[in-house]
Amino acid sequence: MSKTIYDIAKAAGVSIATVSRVFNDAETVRPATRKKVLKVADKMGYQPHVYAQGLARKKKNRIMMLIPVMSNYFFTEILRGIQDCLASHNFELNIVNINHEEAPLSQVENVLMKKWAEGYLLVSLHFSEDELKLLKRYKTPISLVDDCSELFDSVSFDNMQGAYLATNYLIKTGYKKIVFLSASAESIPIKDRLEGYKKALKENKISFDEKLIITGDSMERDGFTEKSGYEAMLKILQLKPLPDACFCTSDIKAVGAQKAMRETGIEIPLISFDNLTMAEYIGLSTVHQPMYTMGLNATKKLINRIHNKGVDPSHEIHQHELIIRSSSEPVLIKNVAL
Amino acid sequence: MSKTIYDIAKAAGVSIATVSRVFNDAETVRPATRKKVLKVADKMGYQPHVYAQGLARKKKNRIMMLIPVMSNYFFTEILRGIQDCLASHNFELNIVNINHEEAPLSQVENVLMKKWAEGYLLVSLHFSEDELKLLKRYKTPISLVDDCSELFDSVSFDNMQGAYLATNYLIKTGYKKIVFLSASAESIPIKDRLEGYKKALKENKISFDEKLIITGDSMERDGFTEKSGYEAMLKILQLKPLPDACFCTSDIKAVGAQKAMRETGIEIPLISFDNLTMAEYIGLSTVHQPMYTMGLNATKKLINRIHNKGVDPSHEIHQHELIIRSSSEPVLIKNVAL
DNA sequence: CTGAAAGCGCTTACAG
DNA sequence: CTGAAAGCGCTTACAG
Repeated sequence: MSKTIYDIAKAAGVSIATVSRVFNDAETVRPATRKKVLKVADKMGYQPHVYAQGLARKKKNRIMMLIPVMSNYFFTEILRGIQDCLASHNFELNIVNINHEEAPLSQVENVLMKKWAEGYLLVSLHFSEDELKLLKRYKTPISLVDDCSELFDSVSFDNMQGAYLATNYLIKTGYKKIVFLSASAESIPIKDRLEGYKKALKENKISFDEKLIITGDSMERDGFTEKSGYEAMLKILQLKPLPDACFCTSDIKAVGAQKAMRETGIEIPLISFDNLTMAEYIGLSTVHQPMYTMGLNATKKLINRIHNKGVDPSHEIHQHELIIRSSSEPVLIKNVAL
Repeated sequence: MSKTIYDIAKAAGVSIATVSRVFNDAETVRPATRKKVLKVADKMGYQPHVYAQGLARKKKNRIMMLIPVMSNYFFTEILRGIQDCLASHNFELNIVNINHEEAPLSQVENVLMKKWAEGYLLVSLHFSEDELKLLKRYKTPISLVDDCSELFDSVSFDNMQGAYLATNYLIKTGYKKIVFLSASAESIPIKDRLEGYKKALKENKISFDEKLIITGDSMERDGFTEKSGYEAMLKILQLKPLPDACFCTSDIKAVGAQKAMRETGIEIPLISFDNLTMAEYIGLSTVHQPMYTMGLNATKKLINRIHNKGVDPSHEIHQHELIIRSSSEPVLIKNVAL
């Protein structure tokens, strides 16, 4: 059916080695020979078989991105960063989806085992050190994006710091009773953000109140959904006395939370987390995460490691930036504005 | 380094053919032999090399999804559908990103040429019939998602009908001067939706007015961005006389448009297109697109074709469903509600 | 600058 | 039920 290197070699009157050299433009092939081969190959519509290539040389010029659906909302930005980095190197990208609900670790192991790629980008996959140690056994280059460990190159956020910033801002604005609109308590980012929230309270001598940690009932995607935010805010607005303000653990949850406020007609100032593109348009005060840069830098690290396996893992932790828009304004002002 | 079938064969005291059979559990291997091989393989951490497998058998049990970044907002839903379908079949999925800005056709051709997969899902890639004919030459199973052609299996929406529904609803509600908040005029979905808009006008004996087609200046992602929607609505609200209502060509654009309305304090009823999850939470009246079902059904068709290449292409065109929420309510009522 | 040949790690008729 | 061997389509020392 489809042409092989033998067909081209025969048609061009050279050996298969020469055809191979033309396509890998590695060693020097005489310009005339090269031209002839290229012409024939083009006419016959020849394209090297990637599987055969991968088997014969022992590299595949391919990196793989493993990502849980959960982090979909970051996806584009991270992907843009990765692709911009890859564009200048000779690598192709494959994306594999990790189902967050069923044993993500073994799914990752399954991918690594198959040796599809020369390097792997693990995005928003939060494994314990013990689990990561298991992955280390595959002795393959891995870069962590949105997660951090001593064991691998990583580019992450300081979730704790981000939550601290937001909470502290609310306190400094004058609010005392600040509710923490949470997601799954098992989620690593949630744990870190809760830390930051507590730290801000402590620094400002406000005692921590367990009852101000509120979660929605929906736990799909670890609770990082509009629905879960909506449910949680409904609960919050029934609290007596009403909290002064809300730190909401994601923009997407804030979208749900805002619906709850609109429906009940009760509003409290809110700061959320992520700064999705849309946040600007719905006036969300939020903690910015530089997804694009993270994707870019993690890929750089990965490619470095592919070319130079020996070096120690390096880490990059981005500090968050607080972006204040209308959602955190005092309710009084909001009402006047309307 | 890593174990091959030879290592396992030697350690288990069998031939490589037997090991291969155990892993493909095709022909009957004696249970005792199988058990022995499996035990050894497990202990040695053996995993077949996918490239070698792909080369040796002539199939790869792999399908590939080609998608432009542009359609990011549909991504999760479509992907869910695809994965739910794939789960029951023995196929793996790869995702390849098509850069919408630079010669998408040749990017697709590059992928097809490499014969990475047994079938390809082309999502939201709108090629002309002539271009598709070029793809036909690769003689490989292809399913079109969110696009339609006689040449390939396809699952698409009736964009025309959707726009008609929305526009007609606005007219029946009593609005006459309805603005069409557009995106890139080159975009196929935009062309179809404009058709539907015109059809509704015509049926209701309202003359079409070129000046009511408004586009933002940002043309990134063909203008399907919050920013572009914001810019367009700003222009719309300066129109004299002010239009009665707006048909907005996407939810994400509507997010931007709503910001413009909030900022200027001028509001007009609006219906958009897509029904992203978030639409429910920001009260968007919109035309629902069943992304999940489309992903699922397109994948089914693709797998059918892989197993049975001869059959004629089949097509599925989903009708849209209009979902009415608050954004299309008369402004008077909205103001009262506040 | 170019060719012959071995090898990459598997699968699969063909025998037995 | 199992093995020997050819073949999948390429790359890459090794010669020349």
